[in-house]
Amino acid sequence: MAKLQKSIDKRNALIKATIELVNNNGFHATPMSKIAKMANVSPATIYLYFENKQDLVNKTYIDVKAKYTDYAFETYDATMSVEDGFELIWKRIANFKLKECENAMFLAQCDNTPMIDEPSRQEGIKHLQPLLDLWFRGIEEGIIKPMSDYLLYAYSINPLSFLMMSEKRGTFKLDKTHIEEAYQSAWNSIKVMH
Amino acid sequence: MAKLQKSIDKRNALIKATIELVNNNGFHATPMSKIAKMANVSPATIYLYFENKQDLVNKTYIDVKAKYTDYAFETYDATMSVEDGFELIWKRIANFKLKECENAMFLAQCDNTPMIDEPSRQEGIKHLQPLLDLWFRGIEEGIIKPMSDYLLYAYSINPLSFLMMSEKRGTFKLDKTHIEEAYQSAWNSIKVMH
DNA sequence: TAAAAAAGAATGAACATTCATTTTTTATTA
DNA sequence: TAATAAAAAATGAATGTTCATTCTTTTTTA
Repeated sequence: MAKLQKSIDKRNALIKATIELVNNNGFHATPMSKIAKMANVSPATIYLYFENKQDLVNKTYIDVKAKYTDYAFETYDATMSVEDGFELIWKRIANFKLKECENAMFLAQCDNTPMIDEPSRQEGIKHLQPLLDLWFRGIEEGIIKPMSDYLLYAYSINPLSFLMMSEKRGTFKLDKTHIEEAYQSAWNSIKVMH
Repeated sequence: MAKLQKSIDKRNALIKATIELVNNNGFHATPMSKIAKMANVSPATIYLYFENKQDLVNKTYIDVKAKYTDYAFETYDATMSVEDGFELIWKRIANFKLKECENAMFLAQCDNTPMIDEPSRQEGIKHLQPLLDLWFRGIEEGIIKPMSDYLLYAYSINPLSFLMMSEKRGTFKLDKTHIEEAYQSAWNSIKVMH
């Protein structure tokens, strides 16, 4: 167990280093040697934990994606009303983007590149199911517009990535008021109008 | 003139090749030699048109961004009503994402990476002014929610990037009905509710 | 003391960029 | 207009570096 613990620490250090370096320099300017140095490990050691660079970045993606969804659904349970449930999850996600911004930035960077392979992408998407179930319930109850999950996600969740990146670039400050405005926009874009 | 024409053709070919290769393989897996080959040019020739690889990709970004905004505003004039103007611009942008998807994908990929340097990003953002002016007018008239441009963009325009990428991955089909739903969601997220 | 984990140095390939020539264009002269 | 020289553009082949990955040896663990 002590051994295993040590190994997990090392693996975590490697993943953390990957996130930080890829965030700051991009995948193309992140050599294995730098990752090793930042994780206080020999380059050769990386290959005891990961097959190669592609595998390292895929696994990092899956790891972070799991953290993201765990955080999003931690306080949610499926007995909540649709509106309450959505607000809860939405605000957890918003919080994640603000507090865990290293992780959130890494995910944003992965979203639109061929850096991550398709199987890993599929793997990462799985854990979103509770939100899709909530939407389905909302649609059945006539509260949420009967639209594709992709449209619902695009309008109610994805804008947070854009806002977080703008914040990171320093062009925009995402404070409490903005969060509330953003939540209203998100809800208005998917709720049924009366 | 014949000379100049030839040069512009070569430059365009290089930019086109860059877009295509970066879209398919990512910046990290796009060597200059491949760009040269695809543009039917010697690697050395690239350096007659661009300083280095970073410069090539920055210039490509600025080029595509200009095409994007030119397209978006081509049929717009500032005398239109706020609602009509917004719908027109929104639908032009949607159209660009569908028809010029090579260009649109490239921009999406650039959005969240350190691949593009900050000055080039600033340069690319300039041409969005007509939309910001329209929003300002809409806010003054009490039609559009008095929010930051970033929030307005995040909710009404940016979701199109997500939808386009989903379409490209083949997980989602963006047809006429979806476009109309998307437009309603976009408008509902930024308009003042009565 | 045997096995596992880790390390540092070595290897070989890939790549951005430059160099020395060649080809093409333009300008000049007869 | 034809011939030719000067300039510009383009090239393919080097160059030197960077980097992912592996090999051999050492250290740690059981």
